[in-house]
Amino acid sequence: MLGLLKDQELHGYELRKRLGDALGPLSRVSFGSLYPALRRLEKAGAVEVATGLDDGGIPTTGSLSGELAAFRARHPVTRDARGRKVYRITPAGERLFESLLAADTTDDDREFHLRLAFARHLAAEDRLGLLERRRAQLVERLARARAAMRSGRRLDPYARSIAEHDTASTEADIGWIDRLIAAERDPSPRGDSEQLEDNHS
Amino acid sequence: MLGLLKDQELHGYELRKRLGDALGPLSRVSFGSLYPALRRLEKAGAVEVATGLDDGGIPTTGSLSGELAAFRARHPVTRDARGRKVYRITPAGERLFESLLAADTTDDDREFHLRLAFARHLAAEDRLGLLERRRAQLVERLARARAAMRSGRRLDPYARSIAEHDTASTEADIGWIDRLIAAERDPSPRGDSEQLEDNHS
DNA sequence: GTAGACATGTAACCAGTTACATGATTTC
DNA sequence: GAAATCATGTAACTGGTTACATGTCTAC
Repeated sequence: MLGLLKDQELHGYELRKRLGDALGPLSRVSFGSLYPALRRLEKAGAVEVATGLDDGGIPTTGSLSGELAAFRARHPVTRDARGRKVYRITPAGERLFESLLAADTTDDDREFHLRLAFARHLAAEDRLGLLERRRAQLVERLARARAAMRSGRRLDPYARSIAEHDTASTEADIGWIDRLIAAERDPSPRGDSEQLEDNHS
Repeated sequence: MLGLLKDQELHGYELRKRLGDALGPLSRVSFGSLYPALRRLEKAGAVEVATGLDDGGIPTTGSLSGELAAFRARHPVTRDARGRKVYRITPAGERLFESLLAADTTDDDREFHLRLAFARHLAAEDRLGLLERRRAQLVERLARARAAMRSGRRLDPYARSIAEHDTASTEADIGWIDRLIAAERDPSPRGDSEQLEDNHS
């Protein structure tokens, strides 16, 4: 959520949709977890509601009665024209985001993908650390998968097939990570900035 | 748990270790969820404690006092010699296991792997259904991954790399499922039963 | 004007983890 | 005999989902 708000202000509903895309549509967060989470972040000072009073100076058309204007001064509008609460990340939120992103916990697949998706916000060294940690993790997984294949000689066909597939896909993953690490160490061997241009393929 | 107990009687601690291997060491269940789960299964009649009185006829060496013998008759030993509670699946548990295994919910990656790991216990048609459902799911995922790559032309390099890798690995997964489906439709084109013999490679 | 998507929020429930408490067996 | 591992269990906390409640905007 912080990563998405870092790019632009968003309201909860929209945030949920983008979260679904980012984490894979497998797990889109429910409203019952989304709104409380926003609330917690707000209470923690990591996000704030974009009041609109802060950036636009126009205090409505002046047709308000004095009492209503006073009410609004005490309770600034927290909704946009369509009744949505638009959130924006605060400086404290940015710091929180960075520390969460750079934290080197031994993370699972989901967490790694999430971190990598926001890798552009990481310092080069942290990015490399993330990739190296991931690589080590995959190497270990590969060793286990191979051990399972060897030790479990008389596995049933399905368990055997799973072990084979695990081995192959972990190998592919390691290759991918290796390419990312190589690209990290030797920036732009064609690609990247070039691909941002509109030359096809 | 039911699937593991179907093959052999196990005590909780051992069950947890095997569970860790089966689900991937990423997520080994905690004791706080393991023991209550066993309890629930026992209460539901799906598993029972292997009393030892049922299969071994030897009621200890006879050195028990009458009172202790009477106590044991009322409260049959629920622990093995080393104080472990060994569980065994019941007929009701077998039925429950089969219905859980055959249930065609749209399951996530973890659930699919779990079902496939026990696919030998499924009827041929249910097994095929599981594979077909999985294939459809992966095809949909591939379509989305490709759409993401096309639409998000100016993705940052990391998001782009993730999308590419997702595409490639989903393609590989589909190929794997296709091979499994083919093997299912045309049993033993060399392999399977042969591999159960001890001829190497 | 009404059906369907958009939008926010709460309360009850559920399931899992962490931390704690306890004790037996094995190994050095 | 001390340490590590095996082994079972409970209680408090956590965090998420489901279901509910409510209301607005858009398109037909």
